Amino acid sequence: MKTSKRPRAPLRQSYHHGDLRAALLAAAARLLEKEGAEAVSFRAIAREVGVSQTAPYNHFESKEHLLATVAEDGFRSFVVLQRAAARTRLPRRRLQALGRAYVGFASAHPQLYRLMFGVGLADWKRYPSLVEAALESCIPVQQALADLPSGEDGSCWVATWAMVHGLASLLIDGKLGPSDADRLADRAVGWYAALLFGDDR
Amino acid sequence: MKTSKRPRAPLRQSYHHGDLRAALLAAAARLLEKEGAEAVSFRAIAREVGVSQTAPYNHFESKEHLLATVAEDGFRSFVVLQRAAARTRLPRRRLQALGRAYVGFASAHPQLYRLMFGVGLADWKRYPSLVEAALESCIPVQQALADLPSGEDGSCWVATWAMVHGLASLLIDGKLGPSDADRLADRAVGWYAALLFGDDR
DNA sequence: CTTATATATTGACGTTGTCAATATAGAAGC
DNA sequence: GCTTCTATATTGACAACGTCAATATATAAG
Repeated sequence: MKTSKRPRAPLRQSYHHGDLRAALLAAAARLLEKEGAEAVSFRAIAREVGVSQTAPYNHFESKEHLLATVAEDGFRSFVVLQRAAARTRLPRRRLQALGRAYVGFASAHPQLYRLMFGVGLADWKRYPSLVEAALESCIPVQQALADLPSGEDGSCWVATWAMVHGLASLLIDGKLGPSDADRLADRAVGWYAALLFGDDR
Repeated sequence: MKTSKRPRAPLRQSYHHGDLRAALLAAAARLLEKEGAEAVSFRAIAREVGVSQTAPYNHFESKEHLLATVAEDGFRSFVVLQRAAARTRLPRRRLQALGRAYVGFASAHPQLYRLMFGVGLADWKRYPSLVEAALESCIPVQQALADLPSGEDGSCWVATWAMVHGLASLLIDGKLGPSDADRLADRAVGWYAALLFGDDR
């Protein structure tokens, strides 16, 4: 019988390779961030781990499925950062902290961010756990906006998300100039936060 | 000689196409918008035009060069729309019109917009005419912001561009819900424009 | 031990971007 | 007219890609 310690574990994860599934995800994430999105091929991932080109098909039905899982893991670590930033006391600083955490995550993991928030996954709606993780990661910002003195409606949330997402995208896509990008971005976030509160500085 | 053989009847009468370069650009733009970015292959473009797979290499040194030219053409038609919107009299309405034209262009040509403002071109700086066209397309918004009563600095321009670009990206990448996307976007732009002017509604 | 099953490999197919060599058409020079 | 030159187009090939089918193997179950 199986060990009662593991409540689930209907699938033994240790076999030829040991834990190929986790190794594939780690290799994919590493390749994605280091070599760029174009270099992430199913075969390259398998090569990196040291298995044959079709071994991953025992764990992921397609390349997109693997990438969707990488993105899902990305959301899970992203939401941790967002929750940490949301613990800031003052509402204004809280929103600033959330924005900085958002842009900071994108700057730290540009390829992963693109995979999560871009069009890397053609039909990401086919992966429910990915959708769930993505929606969950939006909660802190939505909550912070709802806590504002002047309760805003949905358009405020959309505008805020658009502002931060656009800033992150422009930054990591190299559209904002070489050196002063971060400084400018920080000022833009601050300026926007000030706008939200109606006062300046 | 070859008359007896005739291995393969060419799809057109003359050996030389005439204006292959323009035909390739048109086919690429059509394929891009209709079939999606993933379906745009060098060979598919050639197939669409009716030439062999390597014929395009006489006009574009690589697939990326062709796509960069498509993007450049995109900027040239985009800037026309921006200039038209910039002719709006009242500064506030002018900024709104620019924002609507921006988001409208992205909604009308999502794949082209992604190619222009996203990471479709890995090293777009290698194509000077593309860079020039891209920079030129930013002038109307920058001008409109400079004409605001409260002259803002660079961070305001960045924040504005980020807001509009983020909105467009979220829209065309399907992150904003199915139906009410456009309405929400319009309200967000208006809300943002109101913020810029310090008055509401 | 035998069997069953989950996992991994080999080999193949059609696709892609791109290169090298070759063929053709139309213009320039005689 | 003919020849030659050059721009353009074609064929064929190569490695790499995603994915499928058939096969092998190592552990778990009986």
